[in-house]
Amino acid sequence: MNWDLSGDRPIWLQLAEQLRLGIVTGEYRAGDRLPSVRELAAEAAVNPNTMQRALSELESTGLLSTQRTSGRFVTRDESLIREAGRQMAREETARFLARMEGLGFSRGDALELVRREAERKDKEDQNGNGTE
Amino acid sequence: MNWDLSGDRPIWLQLAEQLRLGIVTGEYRAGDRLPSVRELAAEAAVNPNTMQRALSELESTGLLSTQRTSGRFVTRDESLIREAGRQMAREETARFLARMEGLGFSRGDALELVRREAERKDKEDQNGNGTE
Amino acid sequence: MNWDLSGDRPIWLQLAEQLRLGIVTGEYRAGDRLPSVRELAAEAAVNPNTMQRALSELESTGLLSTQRTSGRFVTRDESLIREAGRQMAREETARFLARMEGLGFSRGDALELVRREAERKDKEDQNGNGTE
Amino acid sequence: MNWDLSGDRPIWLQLAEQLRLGIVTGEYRAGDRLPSVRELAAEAAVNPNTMQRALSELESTGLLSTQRTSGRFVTRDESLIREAGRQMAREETARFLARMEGLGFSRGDALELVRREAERKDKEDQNGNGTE
DNA sequence: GTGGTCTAGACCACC
DNA sequence: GTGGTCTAGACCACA
Repeated sequence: MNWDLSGDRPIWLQLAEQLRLGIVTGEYRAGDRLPSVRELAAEAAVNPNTMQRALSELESTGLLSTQRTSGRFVTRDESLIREAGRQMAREETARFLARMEGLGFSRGDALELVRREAERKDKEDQNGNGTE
Repeated sequence: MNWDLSGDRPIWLQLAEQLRLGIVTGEYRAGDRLPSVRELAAEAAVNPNTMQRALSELESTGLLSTQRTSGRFVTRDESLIREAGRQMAREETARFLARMEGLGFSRGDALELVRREAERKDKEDQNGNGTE
Repeated sequence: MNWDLSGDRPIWLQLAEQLRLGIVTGEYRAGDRLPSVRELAAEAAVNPNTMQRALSELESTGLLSTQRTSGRFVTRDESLIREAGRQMAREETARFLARMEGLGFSRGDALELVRREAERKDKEDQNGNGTE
Repeated sequence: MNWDLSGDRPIWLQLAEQLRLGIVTGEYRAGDRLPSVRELAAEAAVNPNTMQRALSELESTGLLSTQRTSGRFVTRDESLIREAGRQMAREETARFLARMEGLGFSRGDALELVRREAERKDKEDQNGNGTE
């Protein structure tokens, strides 16, 4: 995991999000055992308690489950993971629209920009590799 | 300004972006005088040299100009500011598409999600107050 | 509140239950402001963090809500409180049946015992005050 | 034995109850020799005098008897043990009704809840395994 | 003053 | 070793 923490929101929340991302993107796969709290905490350079809070958050959503003595595991319920992905996508989209609004672009403008950018990229993909 | 710095990219770049955002959103308006380097640096809790580099960056794009004795000013060329806004919007859009791709959504999926979310918000605005 | 803590289950859980009981029984009424975390913690002779965890638990169920600077409040949604009461009653009942089973009484036996005890009490209530 | 002591009632009383429970549930069987006072006291982490008082209490009811030189024994009179069980069940029932009353449920309500919960459990037993 | 967050460090039960 | 809990003490934002 690439732990990127900014000081503007609770660390445990950011950790929870990044773990969730890790699960959704398949870095941690359904049924996988996660590293121990202490390991994850060391990785992210935070206090184990803080990491534990993040993990508890994910447990409360069912994405993780814990086996007292052997560690924490990613849920085997792949539909739950997919739903989490959809949820993150919706959040990402809302955030995008909000930022565009902050830049003075209406939702219609934003939609149009996405359309154009998507088309541009599609074209880029057709011809070899457009930028490199 | 709310200076939010993360450790994963050069600080001066992040500062430059946030200043640019401040100009585009009108927090600093065309023709305004900016606070001194020292002030800005103190605000953002960074070294004045770092802030200096960020400001130089913006000068090189023409958004800022220095007047030897009286400080730095936002350009009076509003079309330049608008163009900067469009540029940021394009970047934001590209970043959005990239993140959605990371979540496993194609550009078409992303476009569809934006359309839906925009519609949802539009509806929300029609009825009472969306936040309640 | 009469804080009664036993060492056999997490303290925060017991605190949460007793707070919940306080709300359900009307000791803390709908819309009331709770004492501060620190006060409650002192009352119950536990660490403020532990009390906070208990309160967070109740917040997650909607029974409490928090107003950043002015304290925590019992929900105004009385139906939510009533539902919590029903839930506690169901739990209490299940626990009762389990204990009776532990004593070697079937669920039918238990039901019969409750019927008899209820009748006995009803009678007691009719004649002045049966025991005193 | 799992000694669970709460600070709200005399310790010796709680010990006596739990010993009585042990006898009624068959953990200590008719005719069995009990561990020594010192052992029991150590197990429960209480002062031997306190444990002594609890044992005396049970002796006064006839459930235990002391044999000067060889220790304390559970009575061989199984009907006495059964009667103790019935007595505990009655107490448990009264306590249950009192708690339900505290939650705002009449004795009739409580009876109905027990009936429903018992039915629910019966059904659960018919189908697969209730705990899943 | 309020709640919220974070850290450091300890102890526990489980296997 | 694992996760879970608890404490003590600090700092922050908000008003």
